[in-house]
Amino acid sequence: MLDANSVRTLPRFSEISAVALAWLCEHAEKRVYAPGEFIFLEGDAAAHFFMVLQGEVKIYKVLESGREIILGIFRAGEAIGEVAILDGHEYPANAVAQQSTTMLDLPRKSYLLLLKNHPEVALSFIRDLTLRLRAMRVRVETLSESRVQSRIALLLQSFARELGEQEQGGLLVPVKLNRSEIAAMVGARMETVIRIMSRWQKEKTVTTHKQGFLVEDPDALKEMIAQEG
Amino acid sequence: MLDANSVRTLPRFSEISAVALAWLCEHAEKRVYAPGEFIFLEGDAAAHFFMVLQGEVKIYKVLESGREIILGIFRAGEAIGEVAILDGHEYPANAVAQQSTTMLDLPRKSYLLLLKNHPEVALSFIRDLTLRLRAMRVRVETLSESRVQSRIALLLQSFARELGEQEQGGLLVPVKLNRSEIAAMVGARMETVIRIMSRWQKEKTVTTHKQGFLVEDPDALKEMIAQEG
DNA sequence: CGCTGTCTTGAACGTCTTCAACCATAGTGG
DNA sequence: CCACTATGGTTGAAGACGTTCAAGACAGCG
Repeated sequence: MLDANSVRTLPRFSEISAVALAWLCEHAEKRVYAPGEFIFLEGDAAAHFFMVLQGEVKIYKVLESGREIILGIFRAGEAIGEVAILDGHEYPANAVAQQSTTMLDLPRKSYLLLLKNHPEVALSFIRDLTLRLRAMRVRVETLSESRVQSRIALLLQSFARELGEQEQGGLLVPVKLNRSEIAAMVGARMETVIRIMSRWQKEKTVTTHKQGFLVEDPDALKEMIAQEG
Repeated sequence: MLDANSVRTLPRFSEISAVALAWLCEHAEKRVYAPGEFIFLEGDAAAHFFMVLQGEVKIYKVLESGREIILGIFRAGEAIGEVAILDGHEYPANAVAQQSTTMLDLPRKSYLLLLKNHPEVALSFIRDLTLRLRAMRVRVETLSESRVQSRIALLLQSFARELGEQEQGGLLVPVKLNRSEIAAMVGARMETVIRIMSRWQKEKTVTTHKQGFLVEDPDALKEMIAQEG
C-alpha cells in the first residue's frame, strides 16, 4: 500500500486532486528491485506504468550492430514506461535497477483510467514529456559532436546542471557510472573513454570518486567542448 | 481565416470538438513563408504555436563548437514550437522554411487556452509528444552508431519507414536533402557523406534523384547497419 | 558571361577503434 | 589463509576510418 503523503511529494503528482490521489494509492503497488534486477525487457508488452521512488534505473538497449547504448538514467520522481503504454504497446528498451530501487507500479489499465478521468494528471504528464523531449534534444546535441572528448564533456556538463552540488574542491556530480556506461552514453568505446578521463584525472580537470565525478576545472571542460573537430 | 474542414483533416485535430474547432479557426491565422525564410530563431520568445499545413520546415541549431546540426524536418500535419511554449518559453533552435510553406499560426495565449479548455486537444498533444519522443529515440540510436555509413543507412531507413513509396526501381524516399544536410543529421562532414553515397550510387544501393532518394537494394542497406565498428 | 551553390576527388593527418595483455580490488569457497 | 574469480580500470601498438584542406567539375541563374 502506498502512502498518500509521500506520493504527493512527487513533482508529477504534486497537484493531483484528493480523489485521484486516493484512487492512485489504492491501485498502485510499491515494488522493490535488487541491484541488477530487470524491471522490463525490450519487446515486453507495456503492461505497467512505473515511477522511481528511490534508487536508480538504467534504460538501455542493444542495437542490431551489437553496440550497447544507454538511453537514460532515471531517478526518484521520474516515470518510465508510460510512453510505451500509449505508443506501440511494447517497451522499446530494457530497464534494470542500478541500485536497490523501489518503484511505484501502476497497471496499464489503471494508468489509462487515471489519465482519462483526471485532466490535471494529463497536464502533469505533458509537462513531463516536454522535459523528456528536452533531455533527448540535449542528448542528440551531445552525440553530434565529432570528438569523444567533447561528448564526454557535454555529458558531464548536463549531469552537472541537473544534479551538481558545489563542494570545496569543485562541482560534485553524484552519478555513479563506470567507464563502460559512459562509453554507452556518448557512443564511443570504453578504452577511448578511459584514455580521455585518465588524462583529465592527471590534469585535475575531472576526477573520479566513490560518490561520483568531481569537476575541478569547469573552464577546462568548456574549452574541450568549444574545440572543433 | 482558416477553413474548418481542412483543419479537421489534420491528424492532430481530427477528434476535436466542433466548438473547439470553431474557436481555433477564429484565433489562428494562415501564414505563407518563402523558401529560406525563417519562422523563428533560437532564443526567440516562444510566442506562437505553429503547424505545417503544406511544405517543409527544417529545425536546426549551431552548437558552441560551430557544428551545425539538424534536429528535425517537419512536414504537413506536424506541430512545431509547442514544447517551447510549455517549457522554457524560448525556442531552442532555428526554424526555416525549406520550400514555399504555409503554416497555421496560433498565438501562445490562445494555444494555452485551447489546451486547458479542451481535454481532447490535450490528449492529441500527448499522442503527438510520444511520437516526437520516439523519433528522438531513433535519432539517438542512429547517432550512437560509430560508422558514418551505418548512421546514413539508419537515417534513410527511418525516412523510408515513414514516407517511403514502392516504385518499380525500388523504394522511393521523397525527401530532398543535400549532402550537407545529411551530414548535419548524422553528425559527420559533408565530404564523408559524399564519399559514402557516391559509392552507393555506383553500387546501385541508393541513388539520388530530383524527387529524393531511391533505395534500390534494401538488403545491402541493412548489411551496412549490421556491420560492427 | 561570370557567379554561386552543390557535388566531387585527392592526399596528409589525426582520432578512435581494435585486440591483446596486464593490474588492482573485492568477494568466494576450500 | 590462500587460490580463484569477477569486475573495473589501464596501457600499447597497429590499423581503420573520418576529417581537413585544397582544388576542381558542373549546373543553374542573373
